[in-house]
Amino acid sequence: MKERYNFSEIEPKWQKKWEQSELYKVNEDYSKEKYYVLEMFPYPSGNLHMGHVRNYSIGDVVARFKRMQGYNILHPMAWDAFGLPAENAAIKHGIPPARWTWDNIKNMKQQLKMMGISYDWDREFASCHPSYYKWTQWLFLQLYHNGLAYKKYAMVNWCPSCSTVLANEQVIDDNCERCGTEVVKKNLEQWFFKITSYADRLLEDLDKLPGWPEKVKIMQRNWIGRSEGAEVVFHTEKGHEMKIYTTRPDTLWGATYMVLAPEHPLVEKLTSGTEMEAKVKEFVARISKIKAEFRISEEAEKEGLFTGAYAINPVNHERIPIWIANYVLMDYGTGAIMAVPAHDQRDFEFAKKYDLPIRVVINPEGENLSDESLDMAYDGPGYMVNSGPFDGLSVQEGISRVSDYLEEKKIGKRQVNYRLRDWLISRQRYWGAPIPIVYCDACGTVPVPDEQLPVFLPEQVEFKPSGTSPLKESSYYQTTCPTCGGKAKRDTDTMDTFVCSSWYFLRYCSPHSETDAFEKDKVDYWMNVDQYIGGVEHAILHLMYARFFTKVMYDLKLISVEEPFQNLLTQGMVLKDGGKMSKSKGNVVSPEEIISKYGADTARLFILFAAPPERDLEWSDQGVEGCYRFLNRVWRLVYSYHNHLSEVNGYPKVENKEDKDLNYALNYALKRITEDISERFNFNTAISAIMELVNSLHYYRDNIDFTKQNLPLVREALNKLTLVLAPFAAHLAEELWQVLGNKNSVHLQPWPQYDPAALVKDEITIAVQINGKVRGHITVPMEMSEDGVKDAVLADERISKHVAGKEIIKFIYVQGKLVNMVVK
RNA sequence: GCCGGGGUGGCGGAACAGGCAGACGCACAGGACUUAAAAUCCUGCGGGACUUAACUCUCGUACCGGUUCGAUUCCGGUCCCCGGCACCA
Repeated sequence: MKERYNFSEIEPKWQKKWEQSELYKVNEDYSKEKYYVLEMFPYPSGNLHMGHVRNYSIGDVVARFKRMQGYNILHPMAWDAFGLPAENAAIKHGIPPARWTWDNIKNMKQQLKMMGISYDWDREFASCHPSYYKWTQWLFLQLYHNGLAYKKYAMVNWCPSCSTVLANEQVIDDNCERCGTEVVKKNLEQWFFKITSYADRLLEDLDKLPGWPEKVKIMQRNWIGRSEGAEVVFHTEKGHEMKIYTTRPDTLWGATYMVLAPEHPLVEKLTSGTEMEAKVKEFVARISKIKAEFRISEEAEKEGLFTGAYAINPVNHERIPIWIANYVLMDYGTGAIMAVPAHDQRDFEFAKKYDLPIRVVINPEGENLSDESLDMAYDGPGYMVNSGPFDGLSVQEGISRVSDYLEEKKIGKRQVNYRLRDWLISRQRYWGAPIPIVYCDACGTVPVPDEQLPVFLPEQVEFKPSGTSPLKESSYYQTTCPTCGGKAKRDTDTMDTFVCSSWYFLRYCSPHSETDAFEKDKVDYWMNVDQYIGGVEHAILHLMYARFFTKVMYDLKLISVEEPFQNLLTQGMVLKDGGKMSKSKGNVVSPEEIISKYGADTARLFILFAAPPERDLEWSDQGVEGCYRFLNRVWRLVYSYHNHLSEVNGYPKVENKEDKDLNYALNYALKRITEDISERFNFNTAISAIMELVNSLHYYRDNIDFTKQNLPLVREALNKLTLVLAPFAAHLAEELWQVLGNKNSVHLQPWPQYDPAALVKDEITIAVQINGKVRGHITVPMEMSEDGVKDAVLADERISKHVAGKEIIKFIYVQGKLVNMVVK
């Protein structure tokens, strides 16, 4: 029977037709306003999961909706194809990473096509292809030439058994993810990107992104961790310079001891040859070993050791002891602090434990704290005391005046510090973009010239771990110097995959360019991304790196935008039985299975209907059934009419009450659907509004004598229903659009407007409250005045009985909505 | 510990600028159709009280308090759940 909703027939049919007619192919069209919708491109792990389905369903609704609103839509898809899983698979199954990756891409692309997303597939690329990573390398060199890429020694995680470096994510409880061996720290020379020199702009420009969730902006702000303070130069008794950083220069007079980080270079200078040397060495060795572990233990006990040395406080020339302690970190500030136990809780705890003096230098308004009776540090506002010439100043004023004083006396200066570190991009890994650098004995570090790019990643290598980098073994390693032609060696590291994903959104603008990473006129047309959609797990790293790259490229005049993503939507996770879907839990629902059982339209509709996009979504098989039933209901509704509509012509006249109600339902739905999609991205409520419209149409069909039905109105309603359904159930809407006798694709139609006149009712129902409790309803003419409403309310027997014998103190009328009478 | 987000029926969720709590869907129950089942259609569906019944009353948006004619919504406090950061000087 033709009238059955046969998704397995219509979905592939339309996918093929759309592809043949190049429906979603786009080019720059300066006559139209552009709109760039982007979903975070996937890692080709092998199979689509529900998180992908959710991500792309959201993006597709936005793309289709905006397309119908007349925008020129860029909606592309590509592959974030370098990365560890390919190498792990290679090691485990003996498949070359390239083949594994390309097979996965093929498979996932086929699954994606089953979903019927409106991608312009002509713009597809993969970051592991030389035509892409050539430009990743080129961008590396751009940073290098502009002083933003540099090399320095850094600690990395090293597995002695696998003889390889591990990413932080591969270290589980201090052990190697693969073999369980305890991981050690190793000092290796690594490439860094100087993201810290963009710290201020990355922070400030967050204010220019009203379309980003506050949550993400806060996470980025915390990650950047800007703090304002002062650097103060102390000297040790023996004359070594000892710089410290503090945010509270106003408490300098309260410093009763100093603390160095155990790794601080001064530690050895101060203690070597003294009686403390052995103890200090033992302490430092122990702390650096514990360091990684103590994150796991809940509260790390503060531990320290006196070095035997003393420093002189430059503001009051006091002689104070220098300690080393686990709670001071080498990589923040200067790796050394002055300790003010009266006004810093950490210093306070430490001072209590080791019986160090505590001196109050800030008093809260109207109070006098005493050194002895303090039971915790006071870090609130107040006034300076025991601080020589600065006594009496407020904290705020003190910070400023003491900073001036430090600068005047040349014993310190104002200083801004960041938590943000430079970005370590070297990976001692095979499956990544090779770092385009050559080391020559004669010329030193030599960047590979642009015309010699790409530096190809060799495919014939032994990728099984053998103690050396796969790239070191091959003929790749030995090369000639681009400058002098002499013997040289390549850098054998590859780049962090986050580098590849920091510029991919630009590549979509001119994906096939062989002469440029991206063509400027095209980027100028399309950028920036109007709507970016992806998981909140990328809130910090990916989004920060992409912003950093964008700013660098802006400064290099390669692009004209300073921020890549205008609006950001962070979608919630897809859960099952209250937990994240995972193989180990055995609660994975495969998109492929759902699509083959119910069709892509049902799968997508459900995932959009079950929860608002930002929130986590609980998977429900029964909920999917419900959406499937709904689409069947729509199908039957259209088929029950379509034979009667072929002869129907003309604009609908709406006269009787039933028609007015249906017309109201139609236009009310159009209004809500439009607002829910465009203003709030609340697809769940948009879909419920569509359901209500379908319910109204069913009611009209089943409760009104067929001969009296207004078929032009029905046709109008069915056409508009199909149009609003198009972004959500793309295939079904297309099929029904044709069934209703329309030409051209439903996806090329303009989005239907609602008619405000249809929403004006003759009569309205008003809730009537007495003392705030609803006691009844009255129906009055739309235009009725407040006095008229009052009369009508009091004339209503059921309401007036509550008022009988009482005095009306107050009469409140909320236009068209509600009446509240206060009676006594 | 700090910073975010959130607690509404059996469940997912609605209530958009303080105005009828529970839209829409799921589940469940009853009914219609059917030889039967499925599908479909109709009705009901927060708790309690009262009534033959329509009705009506009452409690109810984590908890306690406040502002207001009126609070899921605003303010103060408490508890719980989720996410991020975690000795950042």
